[in-house]
Amino acid sequence: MEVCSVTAPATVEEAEAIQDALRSRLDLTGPGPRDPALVAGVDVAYSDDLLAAAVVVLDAASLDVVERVTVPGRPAFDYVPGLLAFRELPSLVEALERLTVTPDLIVCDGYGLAHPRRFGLACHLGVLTGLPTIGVGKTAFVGSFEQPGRERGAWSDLLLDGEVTGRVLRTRDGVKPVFVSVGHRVDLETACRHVLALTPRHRLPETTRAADRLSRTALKTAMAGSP
DNA sequence: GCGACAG
DNA sequence: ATCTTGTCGC
Repeated sequence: MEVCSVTAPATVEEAEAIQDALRSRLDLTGPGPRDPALVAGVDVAYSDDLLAAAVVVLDAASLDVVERVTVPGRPAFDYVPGLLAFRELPSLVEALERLTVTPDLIVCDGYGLAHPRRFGLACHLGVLTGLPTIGVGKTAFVGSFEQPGRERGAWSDLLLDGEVTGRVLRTRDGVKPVFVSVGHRVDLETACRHVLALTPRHRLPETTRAADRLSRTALKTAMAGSP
């Protein structure tokens, strides 16, 4: 599939300016895909100065793997909270370009609209691909919230400056919740429906789990190849 | 001013 | 993210 390339900033100020500029291209119109056929998970694994990006496309109904792509690389930007996209997206975009199918939804590791400048990784990838994206974070980043009820499906608002920017969603009974926020072309309600559909037996979406495993094994391969 | 801070 | 053993529970 076709994907716009990532503009590589040299400084934090430049990176923030890029986010502010791209934010105007965000489509926050819902509801987004109601019944996606293909859902993709993306993730990146690191080791010193090496990394491996991975994309896994699943059949949304069966959760079977349809396609997998990995790309070895080097981090192009240090990790700075709020600028994660500049570290992970260059390689992820390469991986997505090698996909022979086009997913109907991309599930990202991290945040989307729930971000200091309202433009997290999921928003950024959405604008570059033009595809619906959502962000699923494992830990708190920005925003305040109350603990949701203990049962799967329970949720609470993730508030930032008095605005609802996401949801703290319980995907398994009595298990630590995840942080869901919209990326591009999907509304929050629909995003949470998809996250629940992707978590029939684990806390994290099957897309995230599959991409995480793939990126780690690809990293080991990359380390063996260029030591 | 001092911490906190997606992955 | 990554460094790491055993252990409790479905």
